[in-house]
Amino acid sequence: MAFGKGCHLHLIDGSAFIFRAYHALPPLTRKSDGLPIGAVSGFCNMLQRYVEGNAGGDVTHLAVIFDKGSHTFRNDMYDLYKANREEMPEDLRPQIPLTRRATEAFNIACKELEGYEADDIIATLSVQAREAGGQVTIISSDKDLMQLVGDGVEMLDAMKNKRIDREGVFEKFGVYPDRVVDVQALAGDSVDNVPGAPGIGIKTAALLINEFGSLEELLDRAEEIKQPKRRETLIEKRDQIELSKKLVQLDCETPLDFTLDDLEVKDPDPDTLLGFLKEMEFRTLTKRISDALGVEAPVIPDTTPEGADPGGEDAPEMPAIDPEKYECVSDMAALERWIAKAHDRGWVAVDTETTGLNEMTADLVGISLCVEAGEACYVPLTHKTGKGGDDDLFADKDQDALAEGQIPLDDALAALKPLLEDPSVMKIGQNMKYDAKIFARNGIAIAPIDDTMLMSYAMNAGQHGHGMDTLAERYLSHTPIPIKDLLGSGKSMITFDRVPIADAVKYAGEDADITLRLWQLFKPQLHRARVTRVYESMERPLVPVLAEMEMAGIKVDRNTLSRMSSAFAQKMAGLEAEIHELAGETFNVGSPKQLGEILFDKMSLEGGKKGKTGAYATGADVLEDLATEHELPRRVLDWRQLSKLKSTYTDALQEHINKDTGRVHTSYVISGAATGRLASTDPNLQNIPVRSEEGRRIREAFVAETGKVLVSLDYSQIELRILAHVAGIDALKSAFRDGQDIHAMTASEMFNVPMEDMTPDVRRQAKAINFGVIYGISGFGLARNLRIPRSEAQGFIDRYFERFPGIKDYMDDTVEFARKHNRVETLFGRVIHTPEINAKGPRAGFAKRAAINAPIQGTAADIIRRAMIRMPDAIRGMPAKMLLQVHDELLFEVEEDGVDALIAAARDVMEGAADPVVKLDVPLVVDAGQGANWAAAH
DNA sequence: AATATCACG
DNA sequence: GACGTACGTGATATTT
Repeated sequence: MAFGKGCHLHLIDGSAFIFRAYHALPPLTRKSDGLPIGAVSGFCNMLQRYVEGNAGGDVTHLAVIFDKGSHTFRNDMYDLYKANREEMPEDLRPQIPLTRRATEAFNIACKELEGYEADDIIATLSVQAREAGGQVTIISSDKDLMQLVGDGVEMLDAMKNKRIDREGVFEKFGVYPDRVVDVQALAGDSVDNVPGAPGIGIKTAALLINEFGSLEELLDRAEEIKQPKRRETLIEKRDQIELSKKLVQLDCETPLDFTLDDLEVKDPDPDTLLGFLKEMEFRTLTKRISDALGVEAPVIPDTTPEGADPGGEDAPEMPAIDPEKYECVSDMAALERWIAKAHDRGWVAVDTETTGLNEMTADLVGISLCVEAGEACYVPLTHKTGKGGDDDLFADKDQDALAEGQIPLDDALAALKPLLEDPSVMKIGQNMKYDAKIFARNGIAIAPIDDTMLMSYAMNAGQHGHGMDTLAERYLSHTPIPIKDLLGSGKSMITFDRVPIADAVKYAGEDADITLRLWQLFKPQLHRARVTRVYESMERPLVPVLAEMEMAGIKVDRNTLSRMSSAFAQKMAGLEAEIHELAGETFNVGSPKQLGEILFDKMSLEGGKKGKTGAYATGADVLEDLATEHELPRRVLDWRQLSKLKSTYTDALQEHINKDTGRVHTSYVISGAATGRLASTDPNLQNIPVRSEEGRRIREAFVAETGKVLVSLDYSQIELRILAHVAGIDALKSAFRDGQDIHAMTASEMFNVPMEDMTPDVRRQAKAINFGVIYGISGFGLARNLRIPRSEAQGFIDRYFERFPGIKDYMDDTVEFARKHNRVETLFGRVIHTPEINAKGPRAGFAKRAAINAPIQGTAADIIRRAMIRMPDAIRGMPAKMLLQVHDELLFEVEEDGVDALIAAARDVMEGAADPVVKLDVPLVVDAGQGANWAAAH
């Protein structure tokens, strides 16, 4: 039936239904896996009640309209539109797509449009229906929709079952629907952050509009208004008011890809509807709808795991882990069977076995898969015969021959590629970054992925490690086969390709089996721990980004390093001779034990303190103090600096230059630091020297390829900015907003020194205090850092707290929160556990400071993670690569003529990285530098 | 395997 | 009243 006269269109405001359902119901979860479904349940009930209530009525056309995405054309007009809207609750987010599916299951048209609000679609449809001579009922109580009422269009507040017509609108706004937008434009709306005219509410607005007839008339004749305040506001804020009108005016011409005819009411298909309800495990509703449809209700199995522990920890019932049962896949037919199984199931746990731990050099040896707990297989690919090793007396060419019973590598990969890249099959792994890189080097872009290591990290950071052995032990009460049993250790260690296939099957199959079990266990727990969003938006998406950075690597110039190394060696030899001369004997300068004995026993210098091991402390701070008494300590300090630079940097770094790429490829540990920071290993490129002049020169060896430059972008004072925000310190906030020198400003506040008269030394002290605050300040610590008496340091701290009282409150509140919940959180919801917070003794102090620091350091870590995740899209098409992350810095390699564009794009992403989840009260500022090498770029 | 030291943010 | 104290990492060399 074509839509026309006599037709009646009902439009349901989907978001209103969802939010009402969400707030009306307790947080229900699906029994089998803990997925939150309270809102979905309420939504379905409301739909069902609506359908029942209209059975036999005059509704001919029906649709549920949803919002899509958070960015609409209104944000392009006014970026603060809906900016103060609260974040969607963690447990509601995953339910949104389910409400779409519910609507479809009811066989009701389900419509949304990118870039537009549901209200605009409703407006467009209402106008179309009215023009076609039909009637419209909008099921919503949203006042923004009231402008549409009249001429056959009315609203229905489903909750109060109250119809709203022209008179109803007049009651609410004091004007009829055609002037509602004028009133809204003046009154503004704090919920949507529409500014309006300050000081004018609905009452006054209606009065004015009724007097002048329309907003335009009012603004043109604003001079005539008698009240001076009101008159001035209207004249001064004219632009703002006109903008507000544009914001509240619904778009009646949204480009829809369907027509009214597509919205005709249809009966639900019982199988589809009941299938969905069964999947959601809604027992009562399933029964009710089955009765209504006159069909038998499907049975919903009670999936509560038997023997689950009473705390509600749901370990799904699983067969015992038995490595003897895993299958060895040695022909294509068997492999195809496993691939089909994975496709059927929609997920598969994957693990790769390789010849080493370095993803850039290790070769693929085999792949294990697991689809069901207890059912795993191993696909050996490049296992060799014999034991390997150069000094094998019986070594001959057979040593490198492939073992029997393996599918050719290329054939297996070709067969697996479609599965591993299939967007509808979830690939589950433990530390997927490793496997993703191995696959990437074999031409496979594995996606989508889940990672049990990262799930554990999102839920349990600070509690325990997240390696497979730890997790298996802790959550499955199972000790996996140690890799040592297969490879041995030390000198006689073999590589995995030399492991007999039969042994490899057990080990590799077990890894995949354990991974799948952990995944099934963790998945529902993520929701309960309220970290689904942290996991999905700040952990998981980082995997491909880091994989790409690590594979890109950074060019390091070997010659520069070896020249420096020789120079260091020479200087060290000279210093060593002098030290021995001064000591009167030769000894190992690198041995703190021997040095301590020389200094404090032989030379009897003052200040020798023995640690708990009975050895003298000879740290830099100790030697620094001794340096005033004697020449030797200074020499040792110099020697140590050179020794450090030589061994850790100029020498070790050369070993890390990849033979094939000529570049250094670090590896980032995502779950290494409890606060959310990354850790860089093999080699650590996050601690390349920069503070000392000598050390900084190491960075000259990190170079750009010919024709390219290195670009460094770093956040300026990010942790202090976050502190200003979370502790709500107005003085700091406005200083950051005004772009002031924050340490100088702190000094000025504390010591009552005008900014003009600031001395570097006073500023330095204030800087130390600012950092101290971030670390959980103590008089002792500050005293040591500034080398001033403790009492004086304590005085500084007291004055600081007095001057910025919010800081003390923040610290106390944070510790209080940690004591109560055994955890703290970042602004983005990352959870960091603080298990020691209620401990006694010195550990309590540690835990307290860590708890104060964690939300600040963690929030900064979250921000740069978000920037990194958005970066690939932002710089797509540019001749640029992101290479390194150093906590608050990102390093890129860019073709010379693309530098400016890269800096602009990357800076934009970094400075806006908190949006839209967190609205910071302080701006984020990013400084940029560029050059042929890292020293020049920084 | 643990400890001391020192490189970074 | 005494004790021990800045937060977060990783690599290296020495010593156990």
